[in-house]
Amino acid sequence: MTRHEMKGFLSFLIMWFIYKKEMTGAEIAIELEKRKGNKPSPGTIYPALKDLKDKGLIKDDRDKKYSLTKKGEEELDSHLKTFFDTFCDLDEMKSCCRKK
Amino acid sequence: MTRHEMKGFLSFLIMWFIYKKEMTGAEIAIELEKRKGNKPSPGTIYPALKDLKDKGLIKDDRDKKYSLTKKGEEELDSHLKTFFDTFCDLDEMKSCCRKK
DNA sequence: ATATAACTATCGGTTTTCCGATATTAAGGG
DNA sequence: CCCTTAATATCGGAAAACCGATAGTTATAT
Repeated sequence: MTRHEMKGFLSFLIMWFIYKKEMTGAEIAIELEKRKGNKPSPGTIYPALKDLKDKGLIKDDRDKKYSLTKKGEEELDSHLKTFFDTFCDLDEMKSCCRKK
Repeated sequence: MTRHEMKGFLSFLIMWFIYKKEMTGAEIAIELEKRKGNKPSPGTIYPALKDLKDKGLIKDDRDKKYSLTKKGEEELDSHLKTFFDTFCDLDEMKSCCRKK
């Protein structure tokens, strides 16, 4: 089956993942593979994590488990709002998808 | 309120729009502004339309109203599947968003 | 018919986003 | 302790995505 890139949501997804449960970089990569079908390369995942950390949106403990900072939670919330505004007709999209 | 780019979904959204209802470039720009908060420039919207047309995914009539081709419908369906696989926990995301 | 405005189109270039290659560090087994 | 493997990190660069500026086209009103 064809897979589509749909770039631009990597940071958003990472933040969403570790909001739900603190994760290491490797665990994040596995979760992305499950959903998107292809595993992101280390050169994708770790710079993304570094960037989020530099922005103060995520933090890591000794075991390299990442979690959101307070600022990160606010940012995620803001992202979610934009997301659901942009895809305001998700139900319609979903039913359309199932029909075929 | 902060708006986030979330790049990479322009073509997807355009195809979704004109699947629901045939639209001109200007109408598509207005719909994008409604959802995302900022109106894409002509330099964004028309090259995107040209690209989709060159790929045989959309077609236009005399009035420049765009609609999906058969191939475009298949492509949209495939995109939708990828989308809902990637965002497989939309309900959770939505309830999280509302909580705050 | 002509002026004005709105829409469409194209180009070059900038930014964003991602990845391959490579290096470094940490973990586990013998 | 050393070897192997896995995880993490960094860099340069490639590709994708987008936009500003500009120009051409069409529509509308007077």
